[in-house]
Amino acid sequence: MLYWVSNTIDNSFMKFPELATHIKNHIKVNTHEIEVFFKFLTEVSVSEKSYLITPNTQIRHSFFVIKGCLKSYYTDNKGDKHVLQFAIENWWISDFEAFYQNEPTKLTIEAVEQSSLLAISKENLEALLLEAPIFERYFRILLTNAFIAQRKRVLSSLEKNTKERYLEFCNSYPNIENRVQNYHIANYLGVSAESLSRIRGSLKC
Amino acid sequence: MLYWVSNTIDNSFMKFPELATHIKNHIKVNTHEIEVFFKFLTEVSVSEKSYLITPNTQIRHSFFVIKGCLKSYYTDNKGDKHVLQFAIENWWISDFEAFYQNEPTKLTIEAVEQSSLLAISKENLEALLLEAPIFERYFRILLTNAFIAQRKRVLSSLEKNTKERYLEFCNSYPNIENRVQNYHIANYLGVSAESLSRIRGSLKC
DNA sequence: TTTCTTAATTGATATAGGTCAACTTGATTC
DNA sequence: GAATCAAGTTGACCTATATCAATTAAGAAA
Repeated sequence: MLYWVSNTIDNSFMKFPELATHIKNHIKVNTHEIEVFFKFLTEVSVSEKSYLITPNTQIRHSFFVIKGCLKSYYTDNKGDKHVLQFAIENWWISDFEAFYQNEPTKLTIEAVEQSSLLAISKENLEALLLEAPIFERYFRILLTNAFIAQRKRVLSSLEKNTKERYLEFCNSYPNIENRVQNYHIANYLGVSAESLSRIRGSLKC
Repeated sequence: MLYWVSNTIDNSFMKFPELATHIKNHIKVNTHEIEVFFKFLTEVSVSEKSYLITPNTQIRHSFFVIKGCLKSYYTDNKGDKHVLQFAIENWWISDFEAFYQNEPTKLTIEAVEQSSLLAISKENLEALLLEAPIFERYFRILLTNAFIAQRKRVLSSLEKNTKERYLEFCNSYPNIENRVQNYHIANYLGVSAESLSRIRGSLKC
């Protein structure tokens, strides 16, 4: 199930200190600016295995994870799934290509656990940036970090073997081995579930 | 050889219409703002096979290519090189991780052809963004595009085989097969030069 | 508890691509 | 021109990982 809680005036940042803290960790803002930000947010709740975004739709939101765990993946025409991102507490997740470039979605975003999120629509993001341009900086910094993380992933896929990449993965998503299933991780690493299972076996010895 | 031309008052945007055009293609700016931008730039010229950036240094610039072709790559401890990016006319190139996060460089940036560039230092970028915050938006848009391009590369490495990735590469860097050497492309795709050679052979038939 | 379902493991075999070595081609220098 | 050097190609063989099938384990439902 997927619940969208409509905007209300009690959509205050006091209710969701996680995002306010996240913002303050990245830029200098005052309380008023944070309030402006929250004006543009919607609260969302999803149960395990339900979808936030499905392919070929026009729903274009970006989501901040208050609690829970999600993954975004691409399903190719053979039906194979390729995980682009996991998101746990304090991560943003979206189909960024669709979100930023007004295209139909290509990804699926699925809740791995029951999750609570804050959503911002593309239109609201644009309105926010007009009203409080300080957040241009916030999103630029997030994007920079995401870009660099992605570079590391590209480099890692060029340089390292599967075992090294698995260990690196476990490091960058702490404790995630216990939250998502094996074959999700295999889909993220680009190997078969069987291969990953053998690698995990070899690590236990 | 590497030449840094020091800042002069004739460092005008009239001299380098390429970058001014690039900026105008992404954001609405007036002539004065463009002039401010150019105040912070330095002209750089490099001959073929010379280095703009080498690993483990503190030189932190970002470069806009006026003319020429360059590549950035990581050299691992086995000495293998892994190409992260090629840059041709109107592309920005840097060791973005070092640039944005004030770390020592990890990459090498090497000119594949004699090249003319405009450089902006990290300090100057910060000064520019203070003086003309409109460019927050410019760099955010560039970063967004680079981020999305990188996602596609990750997805491509998960989904496609080498032949498909080679064809995709040729599409995204038009005509580059004739500008850079085969083994550079192999380093970009993460395959051996021999494998790429066989793939090219199979495509001719 | 038993049954049903999904995920994880293990084994056998196939294949893409790696590695190493030899050879060819093309460009540069003498 | 010959000699030299770097890049590209080709062949033989090897290895990591895919694929397919069978089995086991773990959770959920009855």
